[in-house]
Amino acid sequence: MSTAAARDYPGLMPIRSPEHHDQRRALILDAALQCFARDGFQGASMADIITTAGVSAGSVYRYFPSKSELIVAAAQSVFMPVRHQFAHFTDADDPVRPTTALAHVLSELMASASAEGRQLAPLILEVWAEAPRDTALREPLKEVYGGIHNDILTLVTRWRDAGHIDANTDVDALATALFALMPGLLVARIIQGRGDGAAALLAFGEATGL
Amino acid sequence: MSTAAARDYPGLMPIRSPEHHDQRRALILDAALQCFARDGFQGASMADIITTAGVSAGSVYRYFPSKSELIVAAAQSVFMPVRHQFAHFTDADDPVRPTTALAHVLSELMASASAEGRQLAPLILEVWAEAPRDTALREPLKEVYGGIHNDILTLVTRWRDAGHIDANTDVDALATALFALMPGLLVARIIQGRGDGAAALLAFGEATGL
Amino acid sequence: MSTAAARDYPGLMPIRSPEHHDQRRALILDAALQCFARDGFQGASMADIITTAGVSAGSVYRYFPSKSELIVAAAQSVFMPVRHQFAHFTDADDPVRPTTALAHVLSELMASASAEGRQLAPLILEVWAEAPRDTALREPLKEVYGGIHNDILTLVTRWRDAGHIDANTDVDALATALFALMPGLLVARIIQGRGDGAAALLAFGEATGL
Amino acid sequence: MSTAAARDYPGLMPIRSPEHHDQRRALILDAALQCFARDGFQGASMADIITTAGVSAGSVYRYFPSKSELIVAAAQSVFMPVRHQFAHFTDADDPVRPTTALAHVLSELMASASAEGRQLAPLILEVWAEAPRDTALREPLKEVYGGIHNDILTLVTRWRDAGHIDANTDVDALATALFALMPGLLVARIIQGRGDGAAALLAFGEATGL
DNA sequence: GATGAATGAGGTTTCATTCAT
DNA sequence: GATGAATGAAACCTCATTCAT
Repeated sequence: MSTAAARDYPGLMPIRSPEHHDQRRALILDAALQCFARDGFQGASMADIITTAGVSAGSVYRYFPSKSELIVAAAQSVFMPVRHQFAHFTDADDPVRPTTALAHVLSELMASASAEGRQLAPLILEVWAEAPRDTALREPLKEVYGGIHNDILTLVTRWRDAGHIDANTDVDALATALFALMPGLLVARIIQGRGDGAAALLAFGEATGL
Repeated sequence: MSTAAARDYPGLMPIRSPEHHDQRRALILDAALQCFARDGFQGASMADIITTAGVSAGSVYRYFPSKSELIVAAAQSVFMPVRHQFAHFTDADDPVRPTTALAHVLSELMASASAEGRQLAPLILEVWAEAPRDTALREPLKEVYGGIHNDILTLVTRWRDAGHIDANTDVDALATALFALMPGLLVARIIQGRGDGAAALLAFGEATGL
Repeated sequence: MSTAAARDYPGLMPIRSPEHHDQRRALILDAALQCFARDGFQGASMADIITTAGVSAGSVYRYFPSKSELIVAAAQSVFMPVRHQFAHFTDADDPVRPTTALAHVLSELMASASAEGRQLAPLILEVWAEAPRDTALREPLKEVYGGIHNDILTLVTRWRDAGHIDANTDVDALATALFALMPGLLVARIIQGRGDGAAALLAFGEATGL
Repeated sequence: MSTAAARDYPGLMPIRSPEHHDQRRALILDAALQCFARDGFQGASMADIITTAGVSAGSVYRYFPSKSELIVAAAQSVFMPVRHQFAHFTDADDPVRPTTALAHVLSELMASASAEGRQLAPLILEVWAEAPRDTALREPLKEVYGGIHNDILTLVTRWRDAGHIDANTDVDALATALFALMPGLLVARIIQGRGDGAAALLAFGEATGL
């Protein structure tokens, strides 16, 4: 079989090159992301993914030894980028209004999840649902979320130190709550169709001084 | 067959009474809740549920015509009670500090999800993940969440009218953000093991005046 | 439950009387005939029959010890009457034109199979299909068909003795062929929708002198 | 697994060749024919067929997407060949005695149905019984039977035009009756064990001039 | 006699995975 | 490296039958 998806990767490069390997892996992972987002980790069958990728069953298993590992790879490609979105704000030295930072990150994430006609946002819900059952998902996810919490904590601490909020504030609890806004607004968007979480974040920042 | 689970419902009730019917349905639904919470909607097999309930396959299908409908019933029994938790606060006339109300509701939910040795909290993650694919889940969920949003909006409006926050505040955005805290804190607890969301809520209320 | 079907048999008579027993049995058998004709012996479920009859599962099993016996009873009620249709012609002493007799019988059968809005004709196809596998069906059916063959043989012999056909004719082969016309025309009617087998029979008699 | 049945098809053929595909399909269809003939379309389980064919469940579903389609394929392989048997006689220009043609066709069909130790004749009874419920069976069957009717009509018309029967004969009714003889004689053979339908046909031809 | 809740074996079909080509 | 035919365990669900009420 030779589908449109496969033809997008025309094999112009030697079949043994690392580039070819990476391209093929990306092709399969991309197909998996689409299928998982549409049907869930359990609901998507390997056959779906194989067909979507336009490759053979054997190929998929050459790049990913099992469905579980494909799930892990797909999940990581969803939640790993989130962390990098915060680097921009914590690397800078100027204190940034935390809600503004969160609003930017949220917008970026929403945009990239909907890029190229794909609807990957529901995938994060899949990841949350699967994580409690799957250590290979839970541990890296926990680590990433721990890192994000620290990033937000840094933002809040700087904001406090800059004098925008009371010096006695429990910054850790505040970071926890601010972090919680992001999954919460994602749920609101996906389940309720409540449009722009970023707008709510900004209004919220106005009202609370955060 | 007569398993331990079945013996917990000793059949003291005539087999034709409505009470017997309700008991049996509850027995099966309870088994389903446990299995779904542990293995996910797709991951739990009907055989698991049947064994856990200690009944026959035929019995399950007498009370629930398909796995889909069992999923819907299980999901509803998870998210329907949430709504009622807010009644206590919106029925009262005195203005209540919104974060306090949320903290109470969150505590209640966490407690009831962990009652009797069961760990049902992850089920809500399943519901979120499944809802985008399943209209029978999405529609009632959306309605319940819409109702909760209104409840929170009522709390926030009263709080504003009582003069605790600025009169020009965008209360709808505030309600959206406050609502978002609850799913977010649930995720933080389940994924990160971050203990008490209620504590963060209260600290957050202190810091923001909400 | 109390369906329309059940209400047609209002139980005005004592519940232990033989009439009550026969009525109840007939009610169930009638429901079975409809279900079998529509869905086949294997395709119709006992639940279908129970619902159609408007009685309980236990009742059906009081009157028919198993589905097999219900099938046998239904089959017999289909093919037993055929035999009696021939009595009219073989009892009479005058020679009858065989094709005329067959046409009359065929018309009667078609009419009774379609009486009261029921379409029972396909049931005979079920009986043929099931007979090779079910001795309880095959033996009585074989006997009835043997009897009919003899009836037709009698008709043909009288017709020959009356001088309408050649004296040296192989009457047994002729009887076999004439008998064959009836299942054949039934098949033509049910499968091809070819209307009136009786008309073809009469035209055929005209052409062949039979 | 490697059963006797599987070893009869020794896989000398590359596993990817069209011949291999056809062989495998034929192996499965052949097993299905045996099981359906023995137990009926509903009575034969997929497990029976799988075991008889000596393949895995998955293999059957690679070649036939469902039991229904396997039934259709089995049915067609039973009634499609009948049509071709008539070509020999209608292609020739010489008028043929219709009963002789029918006798030849009947003999051929009986012989091929009993070839290689298989008893497939009862399958046609299954097809008749199933056709009223299954459009995928009824429509092609109706078409084939319509074609056969036309073939017989051609034979009869030629026979009339050759002066062997009266010029005013209703040839369509005659064709209907002659066609009916074939299903009828098949029923007589299967149900009553009445041996050679061909002999009855020939004697019948002698007696009637057809 | 009548009821219908309960049973559990067995039905059809899917699916992750392997391995000869 | 790539392919896709084959596997068989396990999934969901049905159904004839029983028996306490």
